[in-house]
Amino acid sequence: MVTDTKTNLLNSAEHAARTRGFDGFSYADLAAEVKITKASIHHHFANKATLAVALMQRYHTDLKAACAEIDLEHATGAACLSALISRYHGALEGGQSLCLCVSFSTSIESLSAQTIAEMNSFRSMMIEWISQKFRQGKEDGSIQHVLDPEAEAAALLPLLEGAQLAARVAQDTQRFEAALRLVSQRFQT
Amino acid sequence: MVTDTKTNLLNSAEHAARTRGFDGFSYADLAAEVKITKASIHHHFANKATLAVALMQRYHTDLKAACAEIDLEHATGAACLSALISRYHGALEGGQSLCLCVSFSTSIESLSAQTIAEMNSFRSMMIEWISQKFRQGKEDGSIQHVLDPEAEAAALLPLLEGAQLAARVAQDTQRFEAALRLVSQRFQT
DNA sequence: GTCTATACCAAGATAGAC
DNA sequence: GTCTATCTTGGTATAGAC
Repeated sequence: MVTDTKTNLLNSAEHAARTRGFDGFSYADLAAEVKITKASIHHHFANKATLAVALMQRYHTDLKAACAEIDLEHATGAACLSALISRYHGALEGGQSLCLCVSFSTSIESLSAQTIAEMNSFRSMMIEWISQKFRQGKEDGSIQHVLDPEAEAAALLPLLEGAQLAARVAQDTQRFEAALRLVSQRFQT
Repeated sequence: MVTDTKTNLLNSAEHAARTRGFDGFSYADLAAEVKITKASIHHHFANKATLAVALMQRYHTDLKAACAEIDLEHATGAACLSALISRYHGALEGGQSLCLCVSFSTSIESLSAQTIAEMNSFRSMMIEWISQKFRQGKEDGSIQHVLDPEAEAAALLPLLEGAQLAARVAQDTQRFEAALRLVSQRFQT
């Protein structure tokens, strides 16, 4: 399958941002990887702010689709949340990479208001989906001790993100697993 | 009290790193704030890598001292952990700032091996202290449902860090509080 | 210990040809 | 849609005077 240049640029930029942060990659990096010149990138993304917005929008769409797919493939609340945890685990790529929203978070001052709005929109979507899964798990009995699904969701998303940071610093994905162990143990398989 | 230039530089750099990330501040920023020239900074810190190491070492020392002070001022495991959570909450500065280790984590590729080693050393120290507090809270009955103090600590530090990211993106410290609510509810006051 | 001056490079971005 | 060429700014870092 042939991928168009714009998609190649988004792929390259997402990988760069997730491994080096928003302030840690440049048009020159993308140009080298996609094999066009810096000037040509500006044809697709007029400036870095535009690129950042496009990255977050695509990321939001991708994750929403991933959650919808998890819904279809798993029967219980616990199974769905386990699948989400697996996805965040996989996104580590062995400790080299972070989820896009985490990698953008420390560079907030370099980002446009629109990008920050997209980040918040993404987080709201995720929190809502996770809340619903805790409600489901409470009802179907697949998650133990669920008192407040909203409080659970407000904790789980930050825990996933923080666990990624822990694994990244230690260059060891077991840190991620260790951070998630407590909540995973409440899932009935 | 008069502060020497080197300390002023460290203070300025720490604030800059915590609000804009390691790749998001420059010697020019510090020079403007401390009111010396860029060239003079190199007298105190030969290069940015040296500065990063000094920042992490001081941060480690500061947090270790803060934990020791918490130990002295609070009787129970729950009270000590509540005090630590308060410190991380306060470090947000209303949603503008992160803890230094979090702000460095996304820029790992720009950091020297020595700086990364200092970050891991800091995290080990914190995990150990938190583990001990969960053990204490289990024994003195101040924390409910503690089965595995090590697993609790492996989760709490990432949760604190992830909760800071959540508050930073939303520009709302209530996200931090919401993320910590579940664990805080297990503390007997 | 701080300064001026400067070297060197990389960044984001633009103009205009093809 | 991609190129060459160029602009402007700002980054880290150094030399050498005071």
